[in-house]
Amino acid sequence: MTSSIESTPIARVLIDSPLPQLDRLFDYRVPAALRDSAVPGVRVTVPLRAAGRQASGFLVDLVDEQSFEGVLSELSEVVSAARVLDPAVYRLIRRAADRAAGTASDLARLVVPGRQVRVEKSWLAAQAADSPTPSALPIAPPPTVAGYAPESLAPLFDPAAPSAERRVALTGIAQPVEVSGAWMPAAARTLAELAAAAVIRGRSAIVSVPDYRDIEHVAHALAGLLPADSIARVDAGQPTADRYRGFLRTLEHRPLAILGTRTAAAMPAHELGLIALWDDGDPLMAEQHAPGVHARDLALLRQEDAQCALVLAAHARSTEVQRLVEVGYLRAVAPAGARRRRILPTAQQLGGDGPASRARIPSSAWKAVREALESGPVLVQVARPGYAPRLACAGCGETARCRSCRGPLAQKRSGSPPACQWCGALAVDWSCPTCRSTRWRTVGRGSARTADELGRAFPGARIIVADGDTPVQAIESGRTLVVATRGAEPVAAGGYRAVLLLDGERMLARESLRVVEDCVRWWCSAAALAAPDAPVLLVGVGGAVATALATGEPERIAASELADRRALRFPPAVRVAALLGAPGVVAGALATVAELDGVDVLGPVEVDDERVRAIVRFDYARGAEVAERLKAALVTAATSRSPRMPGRPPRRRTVPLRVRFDDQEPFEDAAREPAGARPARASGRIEG
DNA sequence: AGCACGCCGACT
DNA sequence: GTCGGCGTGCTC
Repeated sequence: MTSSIESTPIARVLIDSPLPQLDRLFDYRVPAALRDSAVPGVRVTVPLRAAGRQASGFLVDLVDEQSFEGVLSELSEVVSAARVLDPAVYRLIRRAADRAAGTASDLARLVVPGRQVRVEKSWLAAQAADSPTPSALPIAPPPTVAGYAPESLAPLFDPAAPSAERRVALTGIAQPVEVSGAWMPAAARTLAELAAAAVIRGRSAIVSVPDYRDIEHVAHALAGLLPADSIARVDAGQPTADRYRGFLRTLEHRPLAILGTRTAAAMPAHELGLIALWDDGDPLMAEQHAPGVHARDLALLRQEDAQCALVLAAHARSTEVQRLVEVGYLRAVAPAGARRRRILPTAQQLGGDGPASRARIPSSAWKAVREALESGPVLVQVARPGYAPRLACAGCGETARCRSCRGPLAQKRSGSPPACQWCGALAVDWSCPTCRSTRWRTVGRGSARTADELGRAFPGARIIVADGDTPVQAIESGRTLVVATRGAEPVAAGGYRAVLLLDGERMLARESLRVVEDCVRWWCSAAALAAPDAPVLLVGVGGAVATALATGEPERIAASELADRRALRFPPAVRVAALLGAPGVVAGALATVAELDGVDVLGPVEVDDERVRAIVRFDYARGAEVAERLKAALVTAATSRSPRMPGRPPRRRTVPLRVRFDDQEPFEDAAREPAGARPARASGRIEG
């Protein structure tokens, strides 16, 4: 704040509008009546263009001199005293928006939760009263980070250490642990310990995880390390009021452990000392709202601004993190003792023609499962939920489809009627449109069918199915076979005594740039739920991937994947921006960037009657220029009317231009399933 | 997005 | 002479 007493202060305001042409700061005079309440960070109302037309926004800064040469309007209103747009957060969203040709207000809407008047009032009242003395820290002995060499993590908590030492790619400990009565992946405990270590040193810490289950685990571990008033949860899963309450707490001037999902790295934080991100390769870490800034990029930008420590932790390294390790931006840290989790490829050879064979389990794996079941639960990972993921006509073999929407039919459980995977409609008296047959047969095996077959193969074992439809959080010890879709595996007390990864071949067959990465992540995450020394068996996968998994070196897979992408000039070796819009508009936008060095263009290709898609590829060094030019193209597209035909439509709605940076999707589309097929549900994770 | 400004056709 | 059509451009 630099307002002098004599001069009239000028408020610089970020207007809450998705229009790219309004994505800058607007100057307003502060009327005398608002002199005290108009402070940086507050929500304000301002006139825009015409008197009477009110826009809402955030007061970003107070300055002495206007930068706009013209007559200024006056601030209309200060909405509340809460300074919800923290200066560091504004710097972050400005940079993130610039990097992705997006608008700061789109990001502000994502990062600052909607106002809850009652919550805000009580918080402001509590702030005005003498703030209660924070609980004494620590309540427990100062936490160490278990399982890692102390010297490898010491630089994280030493602000004087070179910044390259303070950014770490951390490999998670691949086994479950018990923390005050609850079993969780060891990584959850590691994140909690890192956060607590920062808070106890007087610095705030942000922990960003993919989903709700991860939040629960880390929260549970944190509860044993820090007093409750040193922990703030900011995930979207909780009720709006709680979420806003948690958000407001991050504005307080005291060190906090801030725990949230993918936008957590954009939360305000007093004296930010550490950002820790779990599993950056999980699709949930990719923001879908415009401008689609990935949690990893948010964390990297925030680290740069705050000069804090950064931990990108995962079991399986993403190619993006691998790239940052290779260029020396991140320092790789693995658990002490270098105990690696080995995932053993198992020959496809099936044992005889018994029940295990029908359940497509090789004889060696069958033996391992049978032995493991004697001492505790066993995990079986499968690719698909339901009983039969696909149905086909018994007569001609054609895929059975929904009568109304043409979606593929599947069977949820044994004996249940076929249902459409798209619209959910039941196909009660189905008949084949090609050969008139009324009989169908199942194709493939989902979790329910695998469970049925395993139940027969292992009589006496309790069978539990865990998938997106029937989520299961935790498994007690006992003779239990857990059949789970990838991503939905529950944590077992004491760890699984064996983990069997089925359907590997099918998972790898998906046509996508990231298949290998995704599969390795799914397998490593499941493997990390095994008890130490329990066998982890991967069925039906060979080659270099299997070899690297067998030696416990999944980073080698990331390195070779990245090398492939370099050769092909695919992300993350380069950055990409996908353009979608009317042919003329896309061509115009491409023309502004095509000439730049280190930039090339794929397409445009037709998407539908009125739109084309093109992909701009560019070196990291060209990012700022490309984003700036594409942003200008967005402004042009938004402000110029479509050339109207002399004919009918009075005001033809123009096809908007869409620009999306660093999105994998266009590369996936290029080689996706048969035309008309919809993308499968992202994962079997629990929603909410 | 809205909304005002501005430059060419039919009206009292 | 003016009213009003909608293309054009701007928003502190």
